[in-house]
Amino acid sequence: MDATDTLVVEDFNLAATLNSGQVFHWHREGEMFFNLVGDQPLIVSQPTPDRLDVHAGGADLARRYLALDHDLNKIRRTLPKGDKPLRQALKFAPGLRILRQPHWECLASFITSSLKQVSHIRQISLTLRSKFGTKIATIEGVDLFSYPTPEALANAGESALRACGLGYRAKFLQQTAALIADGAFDLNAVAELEDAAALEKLCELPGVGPKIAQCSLLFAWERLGMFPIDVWIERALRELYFAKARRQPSSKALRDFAWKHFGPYRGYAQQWLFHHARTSGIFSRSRKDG
DNA sequence: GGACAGGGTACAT
DNA sequence: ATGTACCCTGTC
Repeated sequence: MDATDTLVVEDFNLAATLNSGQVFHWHREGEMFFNLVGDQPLIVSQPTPDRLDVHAGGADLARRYLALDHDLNKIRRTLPKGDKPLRQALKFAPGLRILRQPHWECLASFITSSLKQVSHIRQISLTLRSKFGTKIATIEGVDLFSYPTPEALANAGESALRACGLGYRAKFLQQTAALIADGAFDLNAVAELEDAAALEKLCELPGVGPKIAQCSLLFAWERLGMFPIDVWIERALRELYFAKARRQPSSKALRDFAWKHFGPYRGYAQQWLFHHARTSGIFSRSRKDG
């Protein structure tokens, strides 16, 4: 194992970041979080709020993947003043960052995510890795497999993917994998496009609509202005910002609101609100007066 | 035990 | 622009 690197960190919460539903394959053993970034093993722990220990994988990889270079002070200054719900969400997990994930594994994971719970997405992700990925390392007794390449998933075929519990998503994943494996769709070209064009481009893929395209752009392509709206965020926005509205805004009106209200780093606002809504139980309490 | 819903998308009106 | 089918799993 490599020598441990110790990084001084500020505004960073490792557990919240890895458990915030942007990534699904991390293992935890005590204080240690471990798995692969692409095909690189990474083992990290955060013994105190201001310290990150990188036990394997190296400081550079950790800094890049965990987006430790994002200037959260600057980002917070762009957020709307006097937005109480957002302020509360920030207080709940101020160090929740948006990762820089490898493009393909992020996109593919979100293709398998539609109408599923986070725990199930994780289960599918780990199964796909162990069946169609490459074994890279064993850490704490856990075998770590890289995310299967587009070629591997394209060749696996729809029925083999169904056997992993993907249901109707199997066809989407297989088809998208095939388009990329064939070279009919150039995933690398997406990085060169402006946000709107990149979004449109990703939506050409089977099983990829605006929600999944925006998740991928936000969590893998570092497009921090994306604002994916799922059932949780939609519910959260309605309850937090329009509870007293005489008439509930349409979904489109809600999108427009979010786009204008939260500003250029709305992706961060989305992630903080999502994490808060999902984890804090604010929506599991009585909703009698709905 | 069935019904229900879970980080949507594709396709038909 | 709105409605519905799609597959599977855990939960009540």
